[in-house]
Formats: sequence, C-alpha cells, structure tokens
Amino acid sequence: MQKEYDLQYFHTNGYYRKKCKACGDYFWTLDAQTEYCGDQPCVKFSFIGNSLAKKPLTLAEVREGFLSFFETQGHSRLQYPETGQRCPVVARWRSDIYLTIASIADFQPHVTSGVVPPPANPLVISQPCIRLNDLDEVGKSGRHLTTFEMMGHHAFNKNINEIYWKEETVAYCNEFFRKKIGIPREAINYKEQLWIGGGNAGPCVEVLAGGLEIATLVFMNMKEDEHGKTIIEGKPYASNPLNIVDTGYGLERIAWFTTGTPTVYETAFPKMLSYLLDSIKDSSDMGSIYALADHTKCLAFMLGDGIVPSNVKAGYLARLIIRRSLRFIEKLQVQYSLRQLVEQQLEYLAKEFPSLKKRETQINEILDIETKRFSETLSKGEGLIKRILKEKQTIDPSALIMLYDTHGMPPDVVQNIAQKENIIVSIPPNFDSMIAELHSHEKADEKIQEMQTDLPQTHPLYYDDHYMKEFDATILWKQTTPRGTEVILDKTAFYPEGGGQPADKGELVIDGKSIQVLHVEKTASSIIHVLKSRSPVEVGKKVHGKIDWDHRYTLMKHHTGTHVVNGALRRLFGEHIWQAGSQLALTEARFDFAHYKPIAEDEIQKIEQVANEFIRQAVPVEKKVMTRNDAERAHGFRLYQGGVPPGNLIRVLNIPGIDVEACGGTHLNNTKEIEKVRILKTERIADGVNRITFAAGKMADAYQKEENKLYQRVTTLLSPVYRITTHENIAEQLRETEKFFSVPAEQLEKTIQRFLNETGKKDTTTVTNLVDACNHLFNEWKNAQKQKKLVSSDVIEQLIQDASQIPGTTIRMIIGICDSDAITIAGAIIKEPGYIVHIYDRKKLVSAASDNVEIDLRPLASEIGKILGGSGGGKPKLTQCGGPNKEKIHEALKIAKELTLQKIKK
RNA sequence: GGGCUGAUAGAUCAGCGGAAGAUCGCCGCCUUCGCAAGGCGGAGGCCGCGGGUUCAAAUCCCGCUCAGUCCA
Repeated sequence: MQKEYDLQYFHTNGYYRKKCKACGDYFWTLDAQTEYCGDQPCVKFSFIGNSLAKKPLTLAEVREGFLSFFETQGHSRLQYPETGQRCPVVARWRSDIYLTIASIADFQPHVTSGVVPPPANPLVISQPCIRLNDLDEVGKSGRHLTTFEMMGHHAFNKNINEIYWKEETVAYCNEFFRKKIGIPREAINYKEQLWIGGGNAGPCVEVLAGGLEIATLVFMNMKEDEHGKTIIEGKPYASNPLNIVDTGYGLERIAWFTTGTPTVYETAFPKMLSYLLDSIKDSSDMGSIYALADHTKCLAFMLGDGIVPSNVKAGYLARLIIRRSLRFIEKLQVQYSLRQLVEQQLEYLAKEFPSLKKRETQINEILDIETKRFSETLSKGEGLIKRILKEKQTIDPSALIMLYDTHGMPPDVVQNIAQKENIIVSIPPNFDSMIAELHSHEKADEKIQEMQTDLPQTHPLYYDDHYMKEFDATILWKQTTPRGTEVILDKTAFYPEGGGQPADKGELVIDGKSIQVLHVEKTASSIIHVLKSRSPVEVGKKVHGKIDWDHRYTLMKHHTGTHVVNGALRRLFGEHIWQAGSQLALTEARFDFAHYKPIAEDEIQKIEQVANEFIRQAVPVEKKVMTRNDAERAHGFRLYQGGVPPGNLIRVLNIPGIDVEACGGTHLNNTKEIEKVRILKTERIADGVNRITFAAGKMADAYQKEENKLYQRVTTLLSPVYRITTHENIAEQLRETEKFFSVPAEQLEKTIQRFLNETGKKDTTTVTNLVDACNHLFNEWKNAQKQKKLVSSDVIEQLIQDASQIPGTTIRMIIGICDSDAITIAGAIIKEPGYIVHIYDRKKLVSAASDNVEIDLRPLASEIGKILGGSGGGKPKLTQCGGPNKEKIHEALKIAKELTLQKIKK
C-alpha cells in the first residue's frame, strides 16, 4: 500500500515520511523534528486560544473562500431549483439512507457507480450534512455536531488522469489552506490511511493541523465485489469503474481552527449561543446549551428541507431531535419556546440558506403541534408513574421498560418524577440493551425476487404512445405454469403491474382466435403476459394485441388524477407535502402523503375544488425522457416522490405549474380528460402521514350515485318522524352523520333504524337537514332511555300493595312482572327493610332482598334460571336469571315463590 | 414496515362477568361583609363501533375505527 501514498508532490516539496510514535501510522511532514502524526489522540489540540491561522474567519467566509478558490481552479458550483448550491439534508434521491451524511452522498449511488455522468466535473460544493450517530456526544465533547457542512472538491475520472488525481488533489488542498485560510505549510501534516465506507474503498490522506483533522482526501477506486482480488477487512474488493476524488473539508472545523475558541460550538453558532445565554439564569450546564444550539440548527435544516415529524423514517429522526431539544429547554429553563428558538435559527440562516425561511409558517405550526403533543405525553406519563408508585411504592426495571417502550417516558424523566415523591428509582446500566433485546426478535424477511435471466427483451410500446390500444407483435418465448400460459412478445402495449399501477387486461388474437390476457408483469427488461387458457401458442407466431381500453383509460384517469391531487395538496398546504405511497385501482385511487396534521372536513372540499380547477384549466401533460442531471437541474429532487428510478434516463411527467415527478406509469395528455375528481375518504394512516382516497371520471359519478342512493334511503327511513326541508351538500351531510353515530357508511341505515326503534317516536318534527334530524333523534333517544330507567312511583306503590307477608315472619314478598328495568324497581323496593322481590321485565328475572333479610338468593337464581332454559346468579341479595324459554315465566315465578318460602322457613 | 398500550361523565382515571364509580370541574343551597376554603344537594354516560360466547358483557373472544408510543 505504501506506493499509493508515495506522491511526487511530497518529494519535490521536501516532505519526510515518518512513523507516528504513538499510533504507528505513517505520515508526511515538513517538520524534521516531529515524532507524532498530529492526529488525536496522539497529540493534543494546540490551536485553542492560539490560532495558527492568519485571522479568525466566520462560517460564511470559509465557505465562500473554499467555493471561490476551487471555482478559480476550474471547478463548477452546482445549482438546484429549490435548495440552490446544495442538496437537501433529507436524501430524497436515494432509498438507502434518510439523511445526507456527506458531500459524496449527493452523487451516490448513480454517479459514483458510473451509471450517470456527474452534473459537473470537477465540481465544488458545501453540503449541509446531518449525522445522528454520536448524538450523546453533541455538546459534551466540544467537537461533535449533528449538523455540519462538508465542503468538497470532487473529480470523477474514467482514467486516472482524466480530470485529476492524487498529486493535484494534495496540491490544491495545500494551496487552499495556505492561501485562503493562512495556515503555514509546516503546520500541516498528511497522514496515510485507508478509507472504507458504503461499499467503496480507497487510499486516503488525512490533513492535520494543530491536532485537528481539517480535511480528508479520499481516492475512491475500489468497490465491494465478490470476485474482487483485494481483501480489505475480510471483504473482497475490485476496482471501481471510476476513480473518484472524494474530499471532505469540515467547514465548522476549519472555521474553528481559525478562531481557536474553546469548543467548536462558539464558532459554529456564536449568535445562537449568546441568544440562549441571555435567556437563562443559570449557565453552568454549558453542555446542554451547546447541544440545544446545535439541535435547533439541525431542526431548521430538517424541517426547512421538508421533513414532517412522524413515527417512521426521517420523520422519526426529526421527532427525536425535537424531543431532545424540548428536554434541554426544560432542563435549562430557557424562557423561549422551541418554536421561537428555531425561528431565531431560521433568521440567522436566512441569508445563506434562503429556502429554509420560506417554510417558516409550516415549521412554526409543526413545532407548536409537536411541543404540545410532547407535553401531553409527559403529563399522561406522569400520572401513570404516580399511579404505579401509589400501588407498588417503587418502579422496577420492567416498569421502566414499559414506561419507555409503550408510553415514551425516558428513564431519567421517570427518575425525576419519582424523586418528587421521594422515591429513588435506579436505572439498570444495561437499559439500552434491554430495549434492544425487546426488539431483537423482529426481523424483516427480505423478499428474495427470483429473477429469471436470459429472457428475451420486450420493447414497451406504451411509452411510445400512452394511448396505443392495439398492436401487432411476435411471440419470442413461452412457458406453461399453473396460472396459465406465459408469453413474451418482441413488443407490447400491455402495461405490466408496477409503480402502483395495476397491469392491463385485454386479449391476444392468434390465428383468428382470441385469448384472454389475465395479467402482465415485468422482470428486468422483459414483459410477461399471462394468458387464460392453455392455448396452443407457438414461438414465432404473429399476434394482434388489444388492450381493455376502458380498464386502462380509467386507470390513466386515476394516475394523472393522483398527480393533480398531489399538486393541489402542495398548493394548499405547502412544500412539505410529499408522496408516501400510492395505489391505483379501477374504482378508486389512494394517495398517501406526509403532512403534520389530519385533514379537516372543510379542507376536503378545498382540495377537491383546487384539483377540479386544475382539471378545468385543461393543462397539457408533458411526458419526456430526460437525463437525470437535466431533470434534477430543471425540477429538483421533488421528482423522486414516487421513488427513485434507476439509470441515467428517467421518465419525467410534468404537469406545468401543478406537479412534476419521475413516473413510469401511463398518463393522459391533458388534465381535462380526468373530467373530475371526488374525494371519498381521508384518514391518518400513521403519525405524520395522511391518506386520501378519491375517484376520477365516471368512477366519481358512480360513487356520487351510490351516495345519493344512500342519502335517499336514509332520509326515507327518517321521513315518518322527521321532515327534512333542505337537501344540500349531501356528501358532507352523510360524512357528518357517520361521524355523529361513529359508524361506517354501510352501517348507517342499520344504526338509524335501531335508534328509531328504541325511541318509538310517532309524531313528525320539521328539521333543516339530515344532521339536524340525527341530532334530534339522538336527543329523543336519550330521553327515551332515561324514561325506561325512571320508574314511576305508582308502579312501585302498586307492587308494595300486592306484597304478601311470609307467615311467621315480618318479611314481605313481592312477585311481579313489569315493563321498565327490573333491577331499578327491585333496587327501589329493597331500600326499605323487610322485602324479598322476584320481578320480571320481559328480559330477565331479578330477585332481591333487603339488607336486613337473612337469605342467599344465588342458589334460587340458578334453579329458576334452569326452568327458563338458562341459568342465573349474582350477589347474595341481588340476582338475575333468565333463559330462552320465556313462555315458562309464570311457572318460574311460582317456583321462585315456593323456594323462597322454603328457604325462609329454614 | 414490525411491536406494545389505550378508548368509561367536560377533564384525569378506577371498575375487568352479576344494580356504571371516584377526584377535579360545572349548577344550586348552607356558611361569609366579600373571597378562598368547607358542608349539603344536583345535573352530566350509545362504557369507541360491529359481531360472538353467556341466563347475564364496560368487563371474556374476534374484527374494525381512532389515538399514543418504541424500534429499524
């Protein structure tokens, strides 16, 4: 490996290669005396309070110094529509990571693998990055940050010296630090290292000054490959198609180096720190103050770049930071809310990152919601903890785990609450691993997709013309499987299932015989048609394909409709609206999207209005195949809402002014063809994710018809007792009624019928609308229920009158049948001493005795119940019994009387 | 995506097969110069929705809906 670092640059400039006395690694230096590489922990920071640089620089000065220096050296800056000269901190263009963790991450995997040419070559960037791996160190260590900028100059070489490689990289680096930062050349050491990460590897040079690593120069030229010959850390590597100069210059670190402040935090967010320090009384806990300054900056980027807090994916990470921040605010007794702190950060960042502040309104709302939600969680948890303490006087490890895992109460919060009750709770040292253990059994079973190789390729005609209904083709391949005959054609207009769009149906005509196409699917670049019968198809035969156009056209309406609804949502709610899933069907379409609160009733109508307005505007739909770079430059990363397609060429579906996405589905030519959309349902499928179900075109009409019918039936049902005068906003009326009775639409009629029956209303009341009618009905039902419970004293009087004295005692027995609740009546009677009651209310037979009567009625209840074909039981002085044989009630009452007499006599 | 909780009075919750409860809040009365506090009384419940088991379900079983929370 030594020769990898044996650069001409070092030799001609008089560097010595030395072995570090502490770590044993090799490094290059101009200092003949030094014995240490200059890295931590081999040496200590020497720049703190004693900067080696020319003068202290701000973050903006270092950033602009870097970008412009490399610009003059022939590097290009990048430009994206939304975020400017950087990519968002949420890695929208890739599916393997949630957050942008390095400048090279912007170009993975497509550019680094060689599939997509670099957007510029060479290029220079200062990429804001978020890393949460060392979250606990942030604020404490003095150098860890969650959010930092990684500056980089990158060159992508097909051949080693196509752009530039090691010599030039080190020379550029050295010149930058000397000229722009003003570090004396003797102060910089270059340490030989091997770099491994994300499936790639290569030699690397760490740039060290003052004990601080100020840059890393990676020469990425290998990739993990099972056939590779180079073994690194037990894994085989082969050469990468590209030789990539991947440099990383820590913006905050370099600025820190020039200021020499006690920690990196004074340099990274000086304004925020003084803002925080002004707002608190006790500034002894600097670690938490640093962390809070860091976290609020992190949130400004996360939320500003459109992450919506949730319990999944990147949203979960945002919530994690929000909750940590809230706890620091609480701990430090900061007088500002989290919202105010982040607002302040947005203000500080506005000049350099203008896109963040544009989302201020939504960010404020998100933080208010999240703050409120967390305090609710905590106060509920507090109640829970107090109850546990009351019962058990302690909180054991299993309760601690339950509190955290189920109720989100961090153990130290539990500890604090318990302390207030003067109870010491100890947190097991292995708490984290106990939580991990709890979740270790879950393992997502990876879907192993068996890819049949060597299949003939199919040309997809549906991309040539999204409206192609019929075509001629030749059979290239066939096989028979249990589900039918499968064929591959040289070309096809049948759309295979994919991207949330179901497969086409239709027929293939072979030799004048029509064969039904049941299903179509795609593997690699072949499209397989599944045919119904085991028809005698032969390879080489000509076929004529006809797709079920009605089916397909409806799906196209739903698909283009989905994009229009997406656009309407973004128009109404903001740029954070982001697709989280989508599924088309014939009768309806489902669209899941990130949004921080549920959709309100009045918003449903607004969404419908805006979407239908887009349809009325008759906007032409552009379908274009573009190179990835062109598409990203023109439209930004918003393209990747439906997922990130592979390859350099991507299909871009642009509905100008409404929505633009990379999409592999089939689409209409104009929004007017959707005809109309109608929202059927909105629901919250996860925290931070909402689902809209809608129908387009004639399916919307069909739904509306169904809705009208239901409304008709419901109002007819009510008509004998409620005369409804107005019939407007039928959909809304039905939705509200469903909500009112908390039943789904299918149960609406049944429920209303039940309430009508139980109310027994006969006269007619005039009401304005359906909701009004249901309100009335419900109130009348309530009164009726009360009436049933309310026993007239007459009935009780009558029963008491009919009581018969049991001979030889003062006990009086009552036998009877009544219409209102028997338990209530029996209860009223036995308030007076000396009574035994057996009373039947056509549902159950209740037996009860006054407190002073010595009797256990339970054996009686079970005996009497048997007569009725059932059983019975209860408490000694109050029992119930019954059974299906209601006609035997008189016999049962007679037996009850006899048994009671027997029992009393004993 | 995978767990784990929860849904009972306006709020916080108890009850977990046999008459729907407590505390706070609300209303009225007593006490008081007035308030706070206290005393007495009262109103307020589709026990989330739908099935099933049972003589009997808030309670047990199965769906569904909604909410909370942890993990990746």
